[in-house]
Amino acid sequence: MGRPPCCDKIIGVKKGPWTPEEDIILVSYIQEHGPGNWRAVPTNAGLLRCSKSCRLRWTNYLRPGIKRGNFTDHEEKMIVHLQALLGNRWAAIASYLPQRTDNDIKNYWNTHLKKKLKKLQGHDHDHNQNGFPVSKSISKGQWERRLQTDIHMAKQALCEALSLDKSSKISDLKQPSNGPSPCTGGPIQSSTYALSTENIARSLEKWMKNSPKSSLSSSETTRTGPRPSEGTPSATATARQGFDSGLFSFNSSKYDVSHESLSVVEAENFTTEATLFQDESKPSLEIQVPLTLLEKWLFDDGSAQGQDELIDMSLGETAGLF
DNA sequence: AACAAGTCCAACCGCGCGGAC
DNA sequence: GGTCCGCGCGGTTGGACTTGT
Repeated sequence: MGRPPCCDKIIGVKKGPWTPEEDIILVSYIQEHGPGNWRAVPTNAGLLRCSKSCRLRWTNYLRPGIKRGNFTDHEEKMIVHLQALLGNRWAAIASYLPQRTDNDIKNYWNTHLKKKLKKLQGHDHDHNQNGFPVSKSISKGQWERRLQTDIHMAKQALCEALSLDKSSKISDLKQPSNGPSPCTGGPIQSSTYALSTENIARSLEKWMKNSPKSSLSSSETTRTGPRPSEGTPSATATARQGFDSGLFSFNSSKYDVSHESLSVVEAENFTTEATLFQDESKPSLEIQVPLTLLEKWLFDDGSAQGQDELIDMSLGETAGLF
């Protein structure tokens, strides 16, 4: 049996920006069946998209718990440090910033941080004012660091294979408080379904802005207010109304996605749709677990330690592996 | 106001990995 | 052991938006 054609060769597969309708269909489907088995998602959900596109849309945009908007100084520092440590392994970096997607981090790096570091490199040959290592040293030790990371990951995989008990301890130690396991590399399913509605609302807002005469006709049923350009309540709010009163039984507008994270109390307010996702979720964002050396170092805003120290630390961990 | 250049980001593309058979 | 297949990752692109002239 031959390999089926890649999705991009299948006739009838839609490409380009997702419409709010498609978003809703996808979220509804995943709400019901959970993420995974992406191959079956487009056909089962009735979407004219390839499985890859569905997965990407979900992981990069619709997945609950995604924080959007400007990166904080702290996040920025973490990205720079982690990039120095891990190289362009955005998924690994994203695991330390669970509210950000690898795509977001990658984009932010390429559009902001790369330039910033380059600029700073001109001023300081060793470290910039924030203590960021300069890219010169990044490229120099990149392979070594990558190797260290690989060893580290291999160690974890081995530990898991050898002893469940031990692995859980390692996971507790090594994992960020709410990040995915580096062993599994799975996406973060933290937070709640509520945030998906925020994401769709954003999508709808953008969609309405971009294509006022577009195929929204079918979603007119959910849109109860005038367009944002008409100087009335934002499409986000409008969309929320639709979601709140229709598909989704809770008031998502209560939850401000601009916040660093949702509090436990807020999380408890979510209804069945939310808990559906929480079941498959990693622990709440607010749950704190002991930080590793790396994490402590990363979270230390005043940290201006050099990269060599980080490598030493990493090597130290590696040395104790076997 | 009009145009050009720069910026941003969602989405696409191709590759590699690992499990299933 | 080889092949198929699903999935995840990193790099890249295209188009909308913003800023500068």
